[in-house]
Amino acid sequence: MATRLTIGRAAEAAGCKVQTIRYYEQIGLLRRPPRSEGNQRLFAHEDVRRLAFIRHARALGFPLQAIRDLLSLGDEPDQSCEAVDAIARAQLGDVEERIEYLQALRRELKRMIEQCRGGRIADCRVIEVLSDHAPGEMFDRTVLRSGVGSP
Amino acid sequence: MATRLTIGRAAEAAGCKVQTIRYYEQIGLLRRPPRSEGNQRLFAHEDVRRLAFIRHARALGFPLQAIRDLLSLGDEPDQSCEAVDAIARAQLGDVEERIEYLQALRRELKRMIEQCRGGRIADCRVIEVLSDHAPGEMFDRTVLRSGVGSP
DNA sequence: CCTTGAACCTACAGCTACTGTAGGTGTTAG
DNA sequence: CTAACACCTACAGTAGCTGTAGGTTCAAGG
Repeated sequence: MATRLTIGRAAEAAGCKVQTIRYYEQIGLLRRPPRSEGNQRLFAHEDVRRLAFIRHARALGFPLQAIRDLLSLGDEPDQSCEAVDAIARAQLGDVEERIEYLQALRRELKRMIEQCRGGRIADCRVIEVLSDHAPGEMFDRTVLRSGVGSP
Repeated sequence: MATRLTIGRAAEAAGCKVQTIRYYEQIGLLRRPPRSEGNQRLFAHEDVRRLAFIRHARALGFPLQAIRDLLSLGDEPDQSCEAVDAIARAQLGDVEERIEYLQALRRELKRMIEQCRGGRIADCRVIEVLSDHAPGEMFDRTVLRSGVGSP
């Protein structure tokens, strides 16, 4: 028993890169696993589950800080799950805000593109709009910070 | 004539931070403006227009490389605006992809949150879903790279 | 003329969440 | 035994800025 995986296997199991695991360890999101005699990390099943949790949460767009909070809440199974819900709702709110922001961008971009009927750059509406059109308040906010994904 | 603005005024006029202007200069997006005797940058109206162009394009989510391309295209007013259009359409495509991705996230998050009916963390669906649910292929792609906005 | 405070200067560190590289060591199959 | 591959550390780089430290310059008031 007590099958332990090297970092490559763990990465495969959790669907992430080897370096990502080392990174999570470095920032304290994963514990430092025991090492083999030759100094190689050996991950227990529990570590891999934690890693998978992190990856799933990341895939849903949760920032690492939120995941940190979720993980520590997960360690207190008898507490109310109110705080967990709050984090998830915050994430949902964030996603919805980004969607609205991007939809506004899409409208603007479409309008701009549709107005361009080809021809010379001097007459191009795209360039013109970018040169002259003051973007509305809408675009001044920092709604869309960053995304998610594993390149 | 030839009113020239200090960096603070230019930033105000273009709606960005002073450091942002210096950054754009550093990466070669803005020319290095002439300096006063006391070594302070003096921006011409033309520089401010270029800066505003950049800010508008950023507000629409164009990455700096695309803006670089747009700017150099803008310097050739007799060329066809096909390339300009292509950049704008690429940006639109990118925005649309992000929207779809975020809408998928939203569905997942909503589902997860709705299933949670309060109670103890041990029974929390949110934690459970994150622990056990393997995210579909959909979330493995790098669709949403980064956003836009001026914090 | 002198001072004060704001605005400017350079250079560099920091943010998110990784990813990639260099240069070296461990492990395993043939 | 050796080749190939996985692993190790440490650090640099990505995008697009933002913030800080430590020092000048400038304009206005006394």
